[in-house]
Amino acid sequence: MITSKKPTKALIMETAIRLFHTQGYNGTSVRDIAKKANINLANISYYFNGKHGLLEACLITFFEGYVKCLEEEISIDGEQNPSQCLLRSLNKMLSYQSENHYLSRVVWREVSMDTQIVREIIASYLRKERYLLKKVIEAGIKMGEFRPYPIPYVIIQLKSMLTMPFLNSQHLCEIWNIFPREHYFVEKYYTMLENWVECTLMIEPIH
Amino acid sequence: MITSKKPTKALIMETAIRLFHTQGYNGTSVRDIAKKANINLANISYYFNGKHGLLEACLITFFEGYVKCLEEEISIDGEQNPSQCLLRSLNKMLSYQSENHYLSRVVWREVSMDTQIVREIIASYLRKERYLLKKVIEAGIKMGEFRPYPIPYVIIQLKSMLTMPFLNSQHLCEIWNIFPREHYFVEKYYTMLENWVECTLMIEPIH
Amino acid sequence: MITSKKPTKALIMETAIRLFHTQGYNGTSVRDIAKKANINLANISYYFNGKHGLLEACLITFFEGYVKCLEEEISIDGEQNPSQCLLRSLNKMLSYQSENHYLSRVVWREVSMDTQIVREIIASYLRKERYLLKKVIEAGIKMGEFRPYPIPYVIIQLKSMLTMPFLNSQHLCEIWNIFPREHYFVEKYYTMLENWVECTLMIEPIH
Amino acid sequence: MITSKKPTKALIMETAIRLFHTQGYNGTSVRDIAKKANINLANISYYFNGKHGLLEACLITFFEGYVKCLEEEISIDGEQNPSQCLLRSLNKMLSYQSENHYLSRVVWREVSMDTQIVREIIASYLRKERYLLKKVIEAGIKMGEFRPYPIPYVIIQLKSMLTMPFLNSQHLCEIWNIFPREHYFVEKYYTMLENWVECTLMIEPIH
DNA sequence: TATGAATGAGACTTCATTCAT
DNA sequence: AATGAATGAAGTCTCATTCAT
Repeated sequence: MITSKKPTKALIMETAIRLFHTQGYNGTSVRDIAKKANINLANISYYFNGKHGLLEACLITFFEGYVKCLEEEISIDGEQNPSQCLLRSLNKMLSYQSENHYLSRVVWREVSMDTQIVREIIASYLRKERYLLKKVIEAGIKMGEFRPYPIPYVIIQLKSMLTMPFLNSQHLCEIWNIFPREHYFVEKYYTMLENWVECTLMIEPIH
Repeated sequence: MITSKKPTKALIMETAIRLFHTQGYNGTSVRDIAKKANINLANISYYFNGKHGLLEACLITFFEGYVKCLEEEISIDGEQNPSQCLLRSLNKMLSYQSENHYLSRVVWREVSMDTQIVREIIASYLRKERYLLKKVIEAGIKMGEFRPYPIPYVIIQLKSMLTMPFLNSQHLCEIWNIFPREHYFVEKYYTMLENWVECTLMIEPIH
Repeated sequence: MITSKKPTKALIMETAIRLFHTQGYNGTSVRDIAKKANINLANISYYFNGKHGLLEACLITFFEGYVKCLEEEISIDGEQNPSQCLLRSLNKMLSYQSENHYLSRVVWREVSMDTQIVREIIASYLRKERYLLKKVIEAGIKMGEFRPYPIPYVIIQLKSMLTMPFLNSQHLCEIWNIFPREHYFVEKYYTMLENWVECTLMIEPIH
Repeated sequence: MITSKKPTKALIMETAIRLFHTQGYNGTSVRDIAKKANINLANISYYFNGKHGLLEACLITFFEGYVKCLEEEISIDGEQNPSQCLLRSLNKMLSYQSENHYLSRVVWREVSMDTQIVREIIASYLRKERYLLKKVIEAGIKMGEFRPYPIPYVIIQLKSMLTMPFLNSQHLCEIWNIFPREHYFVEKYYTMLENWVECTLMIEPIH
């Protein structure tokens, strides 16, 4: 039998994400992971220095990519063209989460917990996220493109719409027949966000 | 010393919600709960038939109130006055979650998991929610009040904005200085949702 | 079957001492203890808060009794009658160790290790031991009963003779046919210590 | 950078002794040793055929030197000059242990355990030790130099005083400010043993 | 209604060792 | 001679639950 053997470390992580996604971090045992990945239990500690190291790796992996979506679009000319910047960021973040929908769900769920380990890791990422989003919204308001809503409330709304579909993906699938992992979803949902930006956030429509 | 002793059962549930809120269901042990509530371990099994019974109680308690928010507003004259119905429901649901913010967080997080126990309990509630929301949105579209967006996508957006603030409450507190448990938040955030309904969802503004 | 059931906690401790005695603390697993004591594994954590709690209990139990041997004899009239005080203490300590020869061996061995947990527990006992021994020897020297040897060296010699037989008991049994657990040994060995006190420590023999 | 690289095998052994000394054999993992010695884990098995081989090497190394101290002094003219023989042996053994104080502590502690592996290795050494000590004491008694104490008891006393300082070296350091590794200690402590031999063991003082 | 003791299962981690390279 | 990956066994501890009282 030809087994295109994956490097063990990657295999562990992949399997872990799959299981965390369904059962949650605390609901998944390292045994489960080892069995599903068909590797030796001890390898998990060997490669990730214990179960908590797995979660750390998940969080870091996710947020590195997530923050990059924002950085790439906003840093460049965020102050000249806020609405375009914002929309491009949104699009990127949607795609990113869709491509990593298992991981996204795991992360957003664990982030909703108040455990110290999680806090420490994500704190800096969340601060960076705040900084960039605030920057672009502020610029939009100052330039008269965006309505002068209180910024935190705008961002909460935005983030809610951005992340929720991935956190509750299985209900979307089962109840609404919408599949956040598909490219089609990203396109469609993006137009909804576009509408929100144009109608609710912006003062006058683009066209 | 006079101790206004709470009935043990309620005390357990309250403590459990508090702990689930912080550490998650799987991250909380019945020992933790018993110790924090200062009651004997065995009482939990006695009153709730085990740990899983505690979660069941949480879910049911929450969803009974949650669905009622929808039922009360939408069933009555949902077909004559969709936008008003919708807004009143949204307001109620915001208030309800704010008043039960610990419980809300617990529930929305656990609901994001694919465990069988959770599925079985919440299935009927989610179906009822779908039915009612769909009904009011459909009515709005048919009556020309709402734009003809695809209904599922509208509802996803709506639900996202409605629940996310409570799921991630601690970040709102820490990073944005917004406190979802306060009445002030509900008022303010409700006007944001109002804007969304008027600007993005409705064809022409109310005024 | 009538089983004169011992209280579980005492049973665990007894069994633990027996096994630590033979295999050392680190060489003994809680499984071993549970199996030998025929109790459930979890009881060890239940009663002793983990394996290390067992060792703590051993150390404390031993040293409480050990220090008492010194306190009872020396505190009273240590300054009027040093040699008699000393001899009575020695006799008591020999008897005490003989009666608890398993425990003694465990303790003296573990004490020879530099682990933090051990240090913290025994520090105060050793200080008390030092204080009392020093006091009685000093008094003896000042009164002209004892030769003016450097006190620390005297005490080291003394403690060596006092504890070593119990630490290496199995070699005494196998190679020298001497059984430190027997009353006969205590008597005989005590006369040896008496000789040492009279001939080496004291300036002129008692008789 | 020029690193005067030690031969790996010696480096392992040295590191092992250092760690066994502090944490005991069972409390030290081969990982600890490898990390501290900065060598690859597998080398330990390669050179010593497993962890237990390390302990064997320690025991053998130590006892070869230890027994030699006795052999060199006692075999020659043990029967003509017992007291001188004995004293010279004691001096040698003190020096030997002081020079190898880490190893000494390890050995005397492990020897106090009843594990089969240890027994097998040390049995012959202990028998040789018994033979030689017995021989010199017996000769002393027969020649009227030594008092007719029961030989085993004399030897126990002797051995106790000889080994204890090295087994409990850290307490001597911390509590008594005596450092068994220093040459000064050997000198001083030897005079104490001399006193014991002259006053307690011998019938009439040398001078 | 409430309790403390006890339990069996399973959790995570570490261990000493091996093997191909 | 030396290494990094991998392994199976065993380690300690915590879990949710039960039961007699």
